[in-house]
Amino acid sequence: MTDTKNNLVAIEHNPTRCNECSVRRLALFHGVPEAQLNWTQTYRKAQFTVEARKEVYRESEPGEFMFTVYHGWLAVFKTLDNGKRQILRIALPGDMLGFQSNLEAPMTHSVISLTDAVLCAFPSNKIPELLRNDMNVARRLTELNARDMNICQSRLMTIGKQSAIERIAFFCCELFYRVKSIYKDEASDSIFFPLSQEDIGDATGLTKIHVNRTLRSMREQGLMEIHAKTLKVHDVEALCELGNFSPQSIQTYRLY
Amino acid sequence: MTDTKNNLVAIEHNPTRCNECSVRRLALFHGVPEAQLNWTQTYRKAQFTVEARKEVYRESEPGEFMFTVYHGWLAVFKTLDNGKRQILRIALPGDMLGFQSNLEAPMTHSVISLTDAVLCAFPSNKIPELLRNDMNVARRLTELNARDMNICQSRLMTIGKQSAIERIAFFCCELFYRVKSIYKDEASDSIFFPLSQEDIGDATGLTKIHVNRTLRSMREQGLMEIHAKTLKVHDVEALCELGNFSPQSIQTYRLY
DNA sequence: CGAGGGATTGAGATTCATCAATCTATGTGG
DNA sequence: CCACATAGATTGATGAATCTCAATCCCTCG
Repeated sequence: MTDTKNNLVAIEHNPTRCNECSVRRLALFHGVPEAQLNWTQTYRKAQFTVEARKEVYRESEPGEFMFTVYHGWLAVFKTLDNGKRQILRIALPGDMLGFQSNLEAPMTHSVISLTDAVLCAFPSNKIPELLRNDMNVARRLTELNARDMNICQSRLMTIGKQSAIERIAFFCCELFYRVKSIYKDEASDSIFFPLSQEDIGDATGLTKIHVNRTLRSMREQGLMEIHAKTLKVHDVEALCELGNFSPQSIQTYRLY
Repeated sequence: MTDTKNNLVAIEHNPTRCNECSVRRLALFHGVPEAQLNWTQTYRKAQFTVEARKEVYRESEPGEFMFTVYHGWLAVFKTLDNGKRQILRIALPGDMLGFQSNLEAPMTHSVISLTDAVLCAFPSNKIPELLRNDMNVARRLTELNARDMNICQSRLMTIGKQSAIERIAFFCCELFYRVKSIYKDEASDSIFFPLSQEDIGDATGLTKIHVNRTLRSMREQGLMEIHAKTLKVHDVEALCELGNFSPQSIQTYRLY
């Protein structure tokens, strides 16, 4: 099975079962009792692979699926008429894609993969039924959305009121802590970081040229550096301080 | 009953009953069957009045209440260490205040009233119980959040990638359509608009001086004008086009 | 009628965008 | 294994958008 644009390729042989999913604690089925998982899994139509830098879906297309990220990095963005792109968030393992206020309306945003990725796909038209029939999933969806809302509001703050270096500090802190929390790797000062300078600009509301100059300045100040798809943070405290970032803002919490 | 800062004053005499609430179709109890309303209303601790330009609650304080706006305009914002303020959203009748990812953590944002306002208050520590016990309320909360997320993402786009005039156009379109949808007043080209130019700047990531100049330009172009707390839109289509605003983005939709 | 907060305007500084060119790393085909 | 192609990174020069500082004006309200 393949989607129309041939970017999503279904894994036919042994897709990951929900009850042995390594990112379940982060994802939509966190909180679903083990005994229920076989049932909730029936809502998953397929597990797809997608290569790096491919479109997953596009703004204003009808929304066929809601996805959970099983593996990889993706960028969620909107495009203006003049071609400018604003990255709304970076999706990492456990994150949802394709959920929106009106599930029947065209998508309000686009998604591309930043790395090779694996996505679990749930048909959008089955989501209401799933949420009605499993309160744990409905609650978890609300929890994930509340977390994303928190991040989105912080990003509004950073883009609205902070300087270039502060915005980049905030953005890199967010990803640094999110990646560390996913991979439970508290020790290292480096993370894999597949974004180009242009991507960083699209996320922070800056041009790639200005991102380049700002990154150089941050490197020279001994704050952090990005090289060979690796983000190395030399002074985490200073970076958080500069970007006005607080690590607890990226957590999800039990709501009810 | 009065809160510690004396800004919120409880209405002792005949507070509005949920079953006769004129904004219920917009608010948290939309979708709750009539027969249930007396029960859900028990979660409302009080109905408060607050004068214009008073603080309702402040970032980093413990969150005592979640509120529903019954009447009035309020501004939800974050403050940076340097004193800069970013307005995250304007709350209008039917909107929620004080819901966040971690209900037990300190508030992640502040709220002030822009006009005299009336708020229905639900103790934060009772929210989990309310959501567990009434699926309609839990669903509605998710719907309202999904709508707010949609708006927040659009605002991220506008602040990240649009010019001053485009941002102001977007912001005013959003409020223009939201107010019209609340008051079901499709005909008039004017709405009540209590924000100062500084408020508009804090919402759009601009200084009040630049807002002033941009508003003058918009007035001269015959797009819109703000005067005496009134926003008059002369060319709605052009304004939406300029701001990249689509009216359906402010709607809530039944999720499940 | 006076006080005070917002609105308005001007002048100059700063940040960031734009345009243009070069450099570097990586992968590809011969 | 090398020449080449390509995408991203880097740097420079210039200009535009927006900010900052400062002064004045104009409502509104007591």
